[in-house]
Amino acid sequence: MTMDQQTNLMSLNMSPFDLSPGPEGSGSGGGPSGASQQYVPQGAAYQCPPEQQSFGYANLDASYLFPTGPGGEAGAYLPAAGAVCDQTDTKDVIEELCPVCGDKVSGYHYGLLTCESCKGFFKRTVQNKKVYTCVAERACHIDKTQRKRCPFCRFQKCLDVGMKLEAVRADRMRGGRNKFGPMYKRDRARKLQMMRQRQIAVQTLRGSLGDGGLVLGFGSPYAAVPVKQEIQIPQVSSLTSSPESSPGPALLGTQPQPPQPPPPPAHDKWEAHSPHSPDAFAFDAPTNAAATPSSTAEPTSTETLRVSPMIREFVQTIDDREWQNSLFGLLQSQTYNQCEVDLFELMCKVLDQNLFSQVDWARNTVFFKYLKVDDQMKLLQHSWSDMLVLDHLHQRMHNGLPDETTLHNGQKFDLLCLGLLGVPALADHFNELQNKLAELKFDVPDYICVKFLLLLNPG
DNA sequence: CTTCAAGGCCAA
DNA sequence: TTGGCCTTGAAG
Repeated sequence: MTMDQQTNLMSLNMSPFDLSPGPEGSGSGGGPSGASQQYVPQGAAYQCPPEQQSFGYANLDASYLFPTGPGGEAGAYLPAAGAVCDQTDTKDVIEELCPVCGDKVSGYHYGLLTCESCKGFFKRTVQNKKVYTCVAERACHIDKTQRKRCPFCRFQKCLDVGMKLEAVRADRMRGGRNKFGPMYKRDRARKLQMMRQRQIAVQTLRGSLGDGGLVLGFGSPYAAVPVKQEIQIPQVSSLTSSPESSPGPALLGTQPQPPQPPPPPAHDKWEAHSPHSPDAFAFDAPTNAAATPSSTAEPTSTETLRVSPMIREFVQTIDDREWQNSLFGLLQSQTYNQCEVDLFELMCKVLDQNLFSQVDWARNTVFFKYLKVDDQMKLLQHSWSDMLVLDHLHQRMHNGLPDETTLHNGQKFDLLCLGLLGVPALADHFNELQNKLAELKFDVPDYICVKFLLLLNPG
């Protein structure tokens, strides 16, 4: 990326940050559980005019941004009565891309969100017990334009991503619901919660950057891309859209939580885990770095001896595996079935997600979580960028994160530039800083302490 | 009553 | 055969 691009990035102030109310800005009462449409208008243009790209942030108040309802099912995530809820909340949840062909999702079908065409294809195949053959290597690329070419590979992919044979009824009975209903509901609630947390992150950004400039977020340069596409919820543990995927971090942000038990140690190698191609993201991390696995979440016994219990508690708030999964989950989901993606856009999305995670982390950490929402916002607005850079530095130093990785589609993704928040010119400073920190034996407890200092520093 | 994920229909 | 739209009907 060039500095020009960076300038563009900084100067773009896109409409999602408009304060114009959303289509249901007056609060129709159509909460997330009630306003969904089964069919999106077929003629709907992918690219919305700017004035329609608003997410209706004007509607977000503190209670909406920081829901504190009782835990449990979907209701726990819904705004309290009287809270205004933008319609996009519900609709966006299903406006992802079909995991089979990348077409527009029309709803939950046979276990996960898919498009209408793959739904029909799956149904016909199972109902009619069709047997296909592949004339090639049984590895045909399936996307919206080529999905008709090889039904064998298409059906295989349907199964791979998690479409469920048992959801096709043997008796062909129409209507009603099946056993997957509650699963869909949970998945929807989880995605809503993810979206909400992303909105918090965006709100934070908006506050920190003011109206004049915007670096990342939904209003980033990829606003040229359909806005709904942004709502591709990263699947952390499983890269399919199956609601049966691991519960994900969705619940983490709903309310303050007690310290989590230390997560398992991070991987020795930087790689994403995909059911389709487990090694697709294997990083060529330097072996010396990889040989010192990140034990960030769990200090070694030596460390345990010298760090205070409080710092140990701090260390437990970070989860490098989650950071890694989150990063590569997004890279995977955004490049799956794509011949070539806009790397700049992709970087914006990753940073967007990192910011979201940052807010999520902060809101669940000791001290911070007891602050007033206003104060939380101010602190986050003040510190988010420093913390993102620090996190990246930590990943490089303690987990062997390389400067570059090869994406699923073969493109190279510049992780160093990512760590510099899109300003590659600072690479030298970054490396210099890392060297100095290494000289100082900057370790994981040091990292987490600095992170807390950054977060809690009102100045 | 509304919702929405099943199956069905039929033009392309 | 495909895929967009329609009908159905149990769940809530």
